Amino acid sequence: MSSPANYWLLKTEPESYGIEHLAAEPDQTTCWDGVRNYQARNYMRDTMRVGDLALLYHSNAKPPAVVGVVRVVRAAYPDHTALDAGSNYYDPKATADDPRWFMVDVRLEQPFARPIPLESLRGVAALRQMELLRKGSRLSVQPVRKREFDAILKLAAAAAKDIA
DNA sequence: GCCAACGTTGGC
DNA sequence: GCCAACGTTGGC
Repeated sequence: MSSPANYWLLKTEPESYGIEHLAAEPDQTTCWDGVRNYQARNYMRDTMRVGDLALLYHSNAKPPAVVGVVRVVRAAYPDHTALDAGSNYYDPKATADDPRWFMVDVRLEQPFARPIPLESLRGVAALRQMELLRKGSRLSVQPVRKREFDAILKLAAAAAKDIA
């Protein structure tokens, strides 16, 4: 059996690209382009593996919330938007030989029936150390502990039950 | 819109 | 290598 998967959290602004966009993609799969922070890039490039699961988080949303789970379906490869002068993510220092920025492909695994607002994550014992809840946390690609991932799935399942 | 926190840049 | 200035993130 292969070693256990890693868990992550991916941030996105729903106005530019949210879970609704991902759900509408062919095979509900997209390349996670536009990451322009070195620490986030390193996580994607060096540690993220095919099969890993990630919480999908909507920042700058009302309310900010975890909205679902995605699965990594392709390991890191060069982010071509860095080479595209017409792209918002263009980086003049990136070249084909030295791509500088990387992306992975993710597929929608599980949209939550009800988003789990940031507010309702605070105070959950299992999430006390969670990076997302740290003051000033800005990383758009964050590692998540298994117990944190599980705790949030549990909250999502409970919220879904409330609707049913 | 405010502003705290953070990352990057560039002069020295 | 230091650090001030600046730009960005993102909750509120």
